[in-house]
Amino acid sequence: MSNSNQFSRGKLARRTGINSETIRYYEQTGLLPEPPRTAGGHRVYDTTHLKTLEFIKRARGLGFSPMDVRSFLELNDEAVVPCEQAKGIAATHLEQVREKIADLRHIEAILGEAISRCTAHADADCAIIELLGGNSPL
Amino acid sequence: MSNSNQFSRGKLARRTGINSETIRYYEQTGLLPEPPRTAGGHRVYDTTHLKTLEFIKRARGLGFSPMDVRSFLELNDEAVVPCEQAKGIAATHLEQVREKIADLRHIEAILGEAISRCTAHADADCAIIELLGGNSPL
DNA sequence: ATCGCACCTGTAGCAGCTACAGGATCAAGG
DNA sequence: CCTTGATCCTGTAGCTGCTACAGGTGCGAT
Repeated sequence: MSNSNQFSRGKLARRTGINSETIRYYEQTGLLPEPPRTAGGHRVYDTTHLKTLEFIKRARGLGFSPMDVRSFLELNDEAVVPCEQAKGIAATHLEQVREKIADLRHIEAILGEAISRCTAHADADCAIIELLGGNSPL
Repeated sequence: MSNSNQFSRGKLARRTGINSETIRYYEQTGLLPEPPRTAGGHRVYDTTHLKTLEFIKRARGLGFSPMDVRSFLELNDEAVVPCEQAKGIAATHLEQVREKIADLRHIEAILGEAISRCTAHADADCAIIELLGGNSPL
């Protein structure tokens, strides 16, 4: 591995902060293209793989599914970037993110209320247990 | 099953909206106590199980982990309900819910911005692909 | 008694990784 | 050049929280 633009799986892992087993997994599931190998069978990655892996990491970090990520990567490979498709995927995901936020805010409100009741009436039955038991109007 | 307060797994499933296989799974993992059986080996549930299962459902619906749920159930079984412990579990979970909300709001902001840029400059490179490629200040 | 649905068990599958075991290879030091 | 120890290779099993079979019995209604 003389060339500084070529690296082993471990180095790629360290450079990206992605578990080296996960890199193998991404290859297996078609997210990361199969790299060339040394005579002995070791994978040899280059900066292209590095970029792709960072792309995957950012997309996953934003909550895109591996399937979405694959779509993005395919779009990215095309000569003319089809912005419309990318936008569609992102918009759908944004919608789901917003739904999730709404769900969590609802949960937050209920939990917050139950906890504060617990605090307020320390002598009474536990508001949290009552909530879970269905004896609460929350 | 003459007594109307006794029911089969399927009936319990229908009554609670919980998959009948999941009921078996909850028993296996110690969330739901093992019910008595008929001579032929069929499980016979009663209203206690129904209540417990509804308790589990509500707790899971609020995002509590099965481990948390087990703790709650144990607390609930004690003579004096230890409100403090329940409150602790709930507060920890609430904290996590809030963190999750914060994460998602961050994602929401980034996605929203990228999508709107895509819309604004349809001719330029795709803002979403650029974002994922790391060429974006977002 | 019979019929068909519901139940029984154990096991495999899903996502999305992560972590082995057992063996080969690589790179650096002597 | 040769050894050493880290890293790599493969395939497979584990994780969470269910869900879904397959193949075989029991149950309740008729």
